[in-house]
Amino acid sequence: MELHDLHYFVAVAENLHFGRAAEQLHLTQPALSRQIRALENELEVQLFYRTKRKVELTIAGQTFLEEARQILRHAERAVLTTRKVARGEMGELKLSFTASALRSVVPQILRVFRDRYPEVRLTLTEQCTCDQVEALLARQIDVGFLHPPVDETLLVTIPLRTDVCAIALPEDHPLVRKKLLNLSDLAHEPFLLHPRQEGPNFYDRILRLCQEAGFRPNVVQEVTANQTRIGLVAAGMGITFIPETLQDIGDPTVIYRYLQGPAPTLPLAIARRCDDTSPVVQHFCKVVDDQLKTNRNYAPLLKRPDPTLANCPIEHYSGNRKK
Amino acid sequence: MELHDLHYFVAVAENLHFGRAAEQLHLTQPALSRQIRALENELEVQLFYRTKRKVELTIAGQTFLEEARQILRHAERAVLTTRKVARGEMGELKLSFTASALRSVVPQILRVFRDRYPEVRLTLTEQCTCDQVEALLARQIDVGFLHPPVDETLLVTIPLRTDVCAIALPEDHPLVRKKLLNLSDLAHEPFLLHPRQEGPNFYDRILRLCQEAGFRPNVVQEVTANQTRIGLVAAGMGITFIPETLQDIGDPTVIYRYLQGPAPTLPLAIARRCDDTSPVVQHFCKVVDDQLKTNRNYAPLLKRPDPTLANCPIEHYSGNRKK
DNA sequence: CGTAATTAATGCTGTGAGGTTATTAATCGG
DNA sequence: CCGATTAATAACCTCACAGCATTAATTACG
Repeated sequence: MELHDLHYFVAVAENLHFGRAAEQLHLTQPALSRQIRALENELEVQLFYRTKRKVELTIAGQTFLEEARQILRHAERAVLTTRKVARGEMGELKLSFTASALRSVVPQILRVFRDRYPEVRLTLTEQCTCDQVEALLARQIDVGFLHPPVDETLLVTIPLRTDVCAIALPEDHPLVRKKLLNLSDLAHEPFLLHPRQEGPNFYDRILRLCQEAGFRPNVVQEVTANQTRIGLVAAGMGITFIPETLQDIGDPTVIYRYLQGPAPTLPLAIARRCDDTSPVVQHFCKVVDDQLKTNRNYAPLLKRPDPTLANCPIEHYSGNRKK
Repeated sequence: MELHDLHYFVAVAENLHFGRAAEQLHLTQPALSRQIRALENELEVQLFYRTKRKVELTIAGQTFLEEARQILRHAERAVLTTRKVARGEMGELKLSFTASALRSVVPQILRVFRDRYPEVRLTLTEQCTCDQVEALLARQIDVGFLHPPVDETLLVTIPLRTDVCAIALPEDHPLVRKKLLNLSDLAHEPFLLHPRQEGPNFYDRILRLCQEAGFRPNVVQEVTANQTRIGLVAAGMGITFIPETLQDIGDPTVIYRYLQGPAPTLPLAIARRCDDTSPVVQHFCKVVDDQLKTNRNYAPLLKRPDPTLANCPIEHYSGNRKK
């Protein structure tokens, strides 16, 4: 049994007339008669009652008609789907982003991508840089918004933008009176930092800058969430660095001051496997690139949660951390 | 694209090795290579990455593999289903029965049939004889349990059994003291009869018997449901005829007395279209025939509702009645 | 009732899709 | 660098299936 047999059968079943069906199929009537006969022999089932003048479907023929139509539809659909997948217009894209990426460029990019490729199913995960690298290598995700540099020959990164960080101070802190701070001003302050294991680049950058300013920072606590760190600053537990983009979240009593001279920066990039041939990933990178060209500074700060993102379930991935 | 192409593709995709796949398919490797290439050309999609040493599925290939498997499974299933339908082991059987048939032979027959042909979906309807004849002709049902004779050349009936009817009397009725009644005893009694339009055979039989006994019965009310008529008898509204099979339903204060001499009888038969070729209907008639031979008197009276029937939705058909 | 029209089945013939065998080319392991 | 492995290519072959001509049966109609 082949698909063309099903086509033939459906044509005869719909016309109940071998001649007209044959015409429809661009075929001669004897050929069609013989094919249908052969099909019946193969199935060991009589599909038609035929007299010399009339053709009728048997009960089994009616059932087979339904099935044949379904199979043919399924086959057509399969071809179209496969073509779309090959063109990257359909499929799946698993991506991760850091908390701060989610607050800056991610929503705008996702909006454009979903608009351009509505049949690509997106799976979104919030993950720190290190976990993203692991997940990329383990093929658990395809693209990551993370903070470079990433030292992995199997991955490539494309830089997007760089955020400068400011110092977050409680409103009653004496340093608030200065407009611009020197890093040495902070020598004796208690520091709240993002955990080193989640972002060693950023952490080490700060340590290096402090060392150059002649002191070793007193890290009283390591806290992941920016919002929580801001809260602790407001509570007077210490000071911290917050990227520009995130200053509008958190506590209104916290005051931000910039550093004179070199400051900790938080570069943002997308990363993917360099051997990844997925057309979906390529399209995604293209969208990112387009956005990069269109909007030099990238999406403006978002003053409130983006409604587009409301529909994207954000899974809080708890994979294995770097030891 | 044909089904054998899908078979070939699945074999290659599962082995990721043209040689082994070809062996599995009882085919030589060059033939397979060319077929897969042709399939890719037809789909306009690359399904495999191949080097001289290695074969890998592309993303599109992975999707197509899933689809191909589904289509092949669907095709196999379709063949099996069609064969079963042709053999009458699968399909649909729409049948109707009168209320009194439901209380006698129907449950036992259905139990045997469902046991023997579990994949035949049964549709059950309670309908009076006239409606069943209409429904049979209109192809709304395939088989009916009804009360013959049926005068329709397009239908055939097979008699099953004949119930004798007894007179139902309220317990305080003077005739209760007689063990056997003569029809003439009832000359001045108020009669409750089953509506003529729903069963003219039975109705006319009673009228004829009364006429022969020298009177014309005083029909005070026509009531369909046997149970309701028994209830009205208990309430002293009149007397009625009830088939033996149904005496155990209804009111315990109602007393039954048989007639001396000819009494109204209620013959039961199955009816079907005489041109009906459905193997399912043939099997059903065979089951009925077997039961008829096994059990001369047919299923014994059922003292309580049959649990088998609990699962069969009984639709109360309200088709057009005979005018 | 006989004849023409309709329509499915049958016999014969030819062709191309798809099979085979032999060979080549590229890659990998030792 | 050589032999083993494996996919692609070339050349040839054959059978499934198409077409054409014809037959057989049924229906419609004068």
